Amino acid sequence: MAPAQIARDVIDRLESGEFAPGQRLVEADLCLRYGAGRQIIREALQHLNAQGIVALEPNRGAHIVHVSREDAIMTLELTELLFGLVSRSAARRIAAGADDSRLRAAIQELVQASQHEDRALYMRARRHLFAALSHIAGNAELSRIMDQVRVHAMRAQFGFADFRRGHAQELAEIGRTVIAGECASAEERARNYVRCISESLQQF
Amino acid sequence: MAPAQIARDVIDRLESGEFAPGQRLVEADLCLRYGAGRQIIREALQHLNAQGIVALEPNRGAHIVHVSREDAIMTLELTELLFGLVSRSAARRIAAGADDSRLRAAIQELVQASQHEDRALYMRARRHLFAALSHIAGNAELSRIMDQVRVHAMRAQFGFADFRRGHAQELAEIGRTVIAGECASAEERARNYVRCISESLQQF
DNA sequence: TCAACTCAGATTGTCGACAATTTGTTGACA
DNA sequence: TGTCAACAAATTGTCGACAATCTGAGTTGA
Repeated sequence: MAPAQIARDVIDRLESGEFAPGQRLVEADLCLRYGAGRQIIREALQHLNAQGIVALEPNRGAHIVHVSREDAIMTLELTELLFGLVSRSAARRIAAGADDSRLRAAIQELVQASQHEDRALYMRARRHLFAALSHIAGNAELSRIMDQVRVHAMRAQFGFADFRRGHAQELAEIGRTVIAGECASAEERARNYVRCISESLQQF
Repeated sequence: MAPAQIARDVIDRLESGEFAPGQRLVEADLCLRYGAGRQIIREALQHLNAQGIVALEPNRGAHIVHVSREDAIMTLELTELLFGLVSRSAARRIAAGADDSRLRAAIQELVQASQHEDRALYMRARRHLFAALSHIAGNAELSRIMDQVRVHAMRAQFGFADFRRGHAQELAEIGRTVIAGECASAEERARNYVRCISESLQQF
């Protein structure tokens, strides 16, 4: 199993609640779990560290970082900005003739997923939509940062709230606005979408 | 020498022109250069890879990524958003009573540095100012992303243009606005500052 | 009782060696 | 001459072993 896959799996387990914040990740344990050498595990841990998901203290190993309430709020602010930027950029590129097939496919997948009550399915479809937008926006740097922030937004219960409030329609609509190439509108809708979820989260 | 330091040094050499985009980074060479084992070098390379500075192809090694004109423009857009967010957040925290000593020190350092004609000195002072703002904003995630984007902004010649246009005064003024706790004003000034430099860059 | 010390156990950090992969070159053959 | 297989060189990928460091339990002495 490759380091990136292991990192991905750790994130999944974190989102599913199998790994808890503060929990230590001991290299030897992970070696057994994934049947990999320590080298591999170390690379995976560094990958996670670079994303800010685990903290790596010298000679003391790795542990999953806590997410405070304030962290969550700021992550959502960040998400609002970035999702807005990505949507606007993607719309601009499509208006300039970029390929939109991947985005169309992602929208369809999302609509289908929203008809079932399967959270995992919905989450994956949503991830694909974001990936398609990042891809069309066409900037590797932005894509990377979006990826990182998305994981943190998930940890702030963003995805859960989104699923419960049934925002799939709005998300699909944002995708269609991007396809239509309406930059300003796409950005505004995207930001508003994040803001709604953010507010519903802050009610707790 | 620790992996993080090596990564930092590579970035410095990249900014100084000693390393060029597209250049391959062979592990054995770096081992000799830094007198470190391959393990260490590998970690440094992964660190750089996580920041999007080098690309890491399986079995084919690492090379420094190119920055296209479009990449640069989008990075500057991203910088504008993030610098605005950081400034606003920091101002809000200071208005709520957070410690501003580090920011004051950074401003003073910047003012002093701007009186000499030393680019390296100015760059460092500027980095400290950004670090102080990120620190006061108080979100580790945001700090990390700011760091990453700042390096990319540098590669887009941002720092160079800043130095040449003598924007130190404006930067210091932004810092003072943050200390005054004026959220909206701080954000607007910060974004405007990035926009100015971005425009002067796009004239080429 | 409690602070300081010692020492085993657990864990991470680093090195050297070898396996796997890619790349460039040589030479045979149509 | 051009193509292709085989080989050699360079480079990266992975493993095992040992060194360095941290943690906590037990011990000693005031």
